[in-house]
Amino acid sequence: MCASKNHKEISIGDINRSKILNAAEKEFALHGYKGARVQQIADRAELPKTNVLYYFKSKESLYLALLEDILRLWNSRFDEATVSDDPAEVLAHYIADKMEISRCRPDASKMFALEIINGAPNLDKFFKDQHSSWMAGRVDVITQWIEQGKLVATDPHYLLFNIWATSQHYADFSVQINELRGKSMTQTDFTEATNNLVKLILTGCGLLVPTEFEGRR
Amino acid sequence: MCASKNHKEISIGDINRSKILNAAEKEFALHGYKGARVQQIADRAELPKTNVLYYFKSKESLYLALLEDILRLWNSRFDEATVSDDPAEVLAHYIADKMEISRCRPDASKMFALEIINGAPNLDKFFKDQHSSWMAGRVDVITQWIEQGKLVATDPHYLLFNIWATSQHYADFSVQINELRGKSMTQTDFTEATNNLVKLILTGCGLLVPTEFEGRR
DNA sequence: TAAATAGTAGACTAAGTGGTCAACATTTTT
DNA sequence: AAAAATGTTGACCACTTAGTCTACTATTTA
Repeated sequence: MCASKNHKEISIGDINRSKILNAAEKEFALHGYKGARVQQIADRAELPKTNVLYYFKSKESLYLALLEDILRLWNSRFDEATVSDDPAEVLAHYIADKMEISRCRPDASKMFALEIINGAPNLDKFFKDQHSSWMAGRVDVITQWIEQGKLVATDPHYLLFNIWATSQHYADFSVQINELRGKSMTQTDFTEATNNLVKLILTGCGLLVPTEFEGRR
Repeated sequence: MCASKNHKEISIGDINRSKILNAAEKEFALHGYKGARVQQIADRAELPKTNVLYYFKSKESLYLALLEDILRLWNSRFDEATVSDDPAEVLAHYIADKMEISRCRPDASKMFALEIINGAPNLDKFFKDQHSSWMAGRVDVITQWIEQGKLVATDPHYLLFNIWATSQHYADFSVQINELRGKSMTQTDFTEATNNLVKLILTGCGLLVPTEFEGRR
């Protein structure tokens, strides 16, 4: 009956598991599932390879554990939005949430991208149904916004694809972006890029940009 | 002196080389460089593995040959655009070109994406200098358009990133897109998506959509 | 403190891996 | 038709790979 016992005692196992997950995320984000090497993960985690296989019974189970973790990241306030909410507020924050993921968890974004490019062979179970019904719900809300004249008529699918594409691009293509900008993106740059993107998408939907997302230009 | 001799004679070698390149593009687009298997490429090309290594001396040289090929795809009319051109026309056609690549050469787009996500280890030679100076030139033209009041003030970098992100998304994330749409993108769908995207980007730049890209809505 | 549990680590294995080689077959050129 | 060039193929090799096994050490728990 010690359900909520405040045990701060972090075992050495917890630390190692976390070191391995971090190392694996980076490795999988670079090379995808097939290209990733367990030895490389072990090196990055500064543990012998045997140790990695002790905590995670196989490369696959490690990959799946990470993937499950990453999918939880996708949750946002937009999930519970309804017709009565303000589309400008909701969409702006959704875009900002996505940009924040690209800034803080670029490797998670890359791993997800690689999984999709690879044909999403490991996503079928959790993903397909759940995500499809999420999409249906969001499309529905957007459609109703349009019917209420809150939004310019536009295909809700393309709208969401555009949001994902642009925000994830900052994580997935960071190498190209940094190269072409001649410097890497600071937090300030991300704020600017977010405001820029919010403006683009919202303007394209005939919405006014909430003051909180107005740049200083 | 048979410089332009009209030799239609396609040797068996040419056919095989092409079969291998096609097969390899698909394999590399799925698994990236490290994850790709020479045997898999051979199977897909319906040739023994030894044969693949006969035409391309190594996995790496095959990969590089493909990459070089793909980079040529990136060329477009935008490359030669100048301040005196109409930004709406130029940008709309650039977006349409990019969308056309996503439709016709999705595997090329994916291979490029994987190379970037992987840290672009093979792009340094051709790419870095060439691409950076291309970027500088384009940023320059866009900046001048803005100065001439032809365009709303916006960061040219972000503008280009947004165009790339959204258009490439249709190739790189086609699996997700098809899943969520419940059907795969037809040519008509691509035309619609292109018009939609042109409208979004151009509206965001304060430009009028050229009639040729106006949807039928 | 004793026993059980959790963690560490080198040696090893079986199945790939990219790539070579040598012998052969086919096509092209002379 | 002979010679040369081009293409085909199975056997093979050195190396890497994910994963196991066994023996050990450290840490909890009773």
